[in-house]
Amino acid sequence: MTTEGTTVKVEAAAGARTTASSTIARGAQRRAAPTLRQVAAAAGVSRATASRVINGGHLVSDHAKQAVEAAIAELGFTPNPVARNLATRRTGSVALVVPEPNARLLSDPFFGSVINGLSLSLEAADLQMLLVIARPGRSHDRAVRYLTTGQVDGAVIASHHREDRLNARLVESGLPCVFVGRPLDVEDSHCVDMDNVGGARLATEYLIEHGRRRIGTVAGPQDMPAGVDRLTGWQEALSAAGLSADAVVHGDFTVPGGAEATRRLLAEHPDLDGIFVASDLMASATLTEVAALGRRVPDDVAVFGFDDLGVASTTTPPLSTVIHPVEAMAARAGTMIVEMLSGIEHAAEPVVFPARLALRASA
Amino acid sequence: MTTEGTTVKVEAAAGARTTASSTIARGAQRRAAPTLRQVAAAAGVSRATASRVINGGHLVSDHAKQAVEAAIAELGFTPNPVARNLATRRTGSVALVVPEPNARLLSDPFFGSVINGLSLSLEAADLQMLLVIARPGRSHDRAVRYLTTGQVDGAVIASHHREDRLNARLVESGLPCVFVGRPLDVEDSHCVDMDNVGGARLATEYLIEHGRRRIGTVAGPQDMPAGVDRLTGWQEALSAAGLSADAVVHGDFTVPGGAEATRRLLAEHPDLDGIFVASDLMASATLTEVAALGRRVPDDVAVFGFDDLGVASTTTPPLSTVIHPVEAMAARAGTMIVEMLSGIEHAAEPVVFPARLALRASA
DNA sequence: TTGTACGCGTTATCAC
DNA sequence: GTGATAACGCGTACAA
Repeated sequence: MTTEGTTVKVEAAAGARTTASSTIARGAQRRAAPTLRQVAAAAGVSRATASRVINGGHLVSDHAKQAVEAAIAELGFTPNPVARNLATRRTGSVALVVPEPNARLLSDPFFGSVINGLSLSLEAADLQMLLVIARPGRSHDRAVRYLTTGQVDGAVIASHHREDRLNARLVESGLPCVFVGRPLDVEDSHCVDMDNVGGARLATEYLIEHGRRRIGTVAGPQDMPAGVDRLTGWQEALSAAGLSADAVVHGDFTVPGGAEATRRLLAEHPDLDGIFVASDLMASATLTEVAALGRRVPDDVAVFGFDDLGVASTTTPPLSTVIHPVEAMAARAGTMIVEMLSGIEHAAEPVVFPARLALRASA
Repeated sequence: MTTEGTTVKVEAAAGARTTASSTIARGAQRRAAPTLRQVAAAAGVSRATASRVINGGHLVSDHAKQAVEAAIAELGFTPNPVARNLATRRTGSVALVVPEPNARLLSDPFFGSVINGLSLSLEAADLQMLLVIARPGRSHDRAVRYLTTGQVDGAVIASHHREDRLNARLVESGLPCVFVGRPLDVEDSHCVDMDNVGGARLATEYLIEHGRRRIGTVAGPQDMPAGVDRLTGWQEALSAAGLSADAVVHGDFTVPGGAEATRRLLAEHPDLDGIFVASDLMASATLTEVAALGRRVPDDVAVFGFDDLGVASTTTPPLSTVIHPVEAMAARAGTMIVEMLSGIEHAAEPVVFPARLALRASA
């Protein structure tokens, strides 16, 4: 064990510092930003006082306050967030983590809504939103390192499947985390979700009430909670009505996947008069496939979608669908993380948004 | 002017530090991460030596090196990036700035490709990509502050229109910036673009060579360089062929906008036998509108799009289009910023990718 | 109300 | 090779 010894440190006034050798030739000439020390010197006060003025201005005389503010304006001073972060351990930024092979980012309206909703509540709290994409592999590890080493105050995770323990690793690190959509691999997580089971049940019940008797489903991937829950709701409604729930195929929540799944479903069960599709993206493909078989929607086959994030209203015919209030959910996730950062204790139990239907022409 | 005086500072060894009062009750209990000092103490060396081991391990004896590495492993030490950032003025992260009303993020494949391309080259340089969305307003200012205060090493900006001086402000701050697509409001910027004029000319020439004589265009917004250039190319080709270039309408690069623009175009110029559309998103709407009028593509009207970012191959009929090599461009922008960060001097002149056609069934 | 002194965790520059 | 120590720029007990 080594004791490093004793050092004598002299704090010099700003003007006295010899910064002669600071001709660093690295890229663009960014002239050194003014520091708090320079502000203090210019205002004729100590750094502590200058600092107080910046952080609220309490406990400071009007005289000193004005002197400091003048100096700040004159020098064009901006606090260095990195130094401030080191001292306070807060960054003023929150990450939106999207653990997806990023091809999906472009095609799925889900993420757009998450971004919209989250920025809403983060902006209100004056927090910077940082979108971090974590694909499996190196990108994944670097993202975890970035997120768990104090570069952000918290994270909102728009995850769906178990991503080689990304979710768990983030939570275990102690980083304040909120999930949009219930994660599969984290136990007591703070999350905001919608009632997927209830939504699917509602949609299926609607089909039943309107005379459909042979109702199939294009379900989602069963490694995603939404996929599981929406299938469950469909089954519950059918069994409650004493109808058979044997017409099931699985898609992957994409348009081509939905098309392929729908073809399988209709080939195996040509007698269907109603289809509940677990996402609008897939349902839009279902509409196309049904039409390609010369059958009419909704007259011959009623189609019910899920999500209502934009596509549903642009299909022909427009899709009846279950509303997935993603933007509101993300906004709630935002306020939730803001509260957590404010030290408000939060029970780690899901916030669940109720399901509602948007009725259009397809069912 | 105040001299702050003289302070005497004693550096104690790691073990001797009294951290008794560090029971901060803020949110989740994140146990303090081990510091370099603890590693050094555990390894029986100075911080300087421990630091050397971490940063390359040069100029260190094997003995010391192994001791430090053992200590690191045992304590689970991870360097604090914030402290490192403060000392080195480098963060290891690069921002992808998207100055858009974020509704577009979800519908435009352009951004997905930018993300893909950029992460490619940033990952290769082990840099963390941070997506920053800067909408006009408060979000805008906060983003500028975030980007210009040392929280990122550089920025790649996927901008299109003049965004109340966002581009200029970033460049003026001295932050290394690379633009994907030539910016309108910055003079000598580092940017990577494609030959939009040439692409539009190529497409129009193709239509002419294949017998079209009345060729209109659905142009893009004229406050965007791509919109301007693609219109120019169309005009150039027509005037070179001695054909009239009077059938022009303007869309906004979205599907509904393209539909509306196409309707106007066809209403004003019912005699068109060819249409050059400045983006595939709009062109897909053009296909629909032409079909709605009972005219056949390409027999009655040939349609040529621009971008080839996914939609073109899924329309009916598939679109002939100009290839916009966005992913390659973004990758190049990435290597460019990496080089700038490495201190390699870069002439601030545009890198321009040549235009190529993707021929399908619509023309 | 103000200033002093110390701490945040690293890197970098020196002497040895 | 190695260790002491001065930055990096700021927040904040504590004492006055």
